[in-house]
Amino acid sequence: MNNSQSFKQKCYALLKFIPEGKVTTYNEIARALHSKAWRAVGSAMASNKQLFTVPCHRVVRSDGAVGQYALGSGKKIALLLSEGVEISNGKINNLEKFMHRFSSRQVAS
DNA sequence: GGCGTGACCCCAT
DNA sequence: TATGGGGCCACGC
Repeated sequence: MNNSQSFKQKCYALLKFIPEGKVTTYNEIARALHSKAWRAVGSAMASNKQLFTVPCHRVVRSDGAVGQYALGSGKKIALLLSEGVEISNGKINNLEKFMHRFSSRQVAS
């Protein structure tokens, strides 16, 4: 089993499933892993050095705010706008519209 | 082996 | 509608 992978390692795997123009929330990722470790998810992103391998910029807060980013929140917004995500005042419009939901198969138990 | 930190979330005021 | 406080988990030292 891939249980040998750390929690954050699983988070990176899930991020790769997010298509362009779509976003997800930290809470959604934690829920996909059947855990409440939203905190750990954020820590995992902060520890993520593979910005080009893991689209961590597609992860936003449940409130709709883009949240933080290794290169700065401003850079994160620019990337999302470039992918077609509508953002105003640093917050996503119609979060549910761009919200991406994970499937059971994508969830590594 | 234990404690503090953090790219958070939710509820109450 | 905006702001504050408390709580949760995994990881590093």
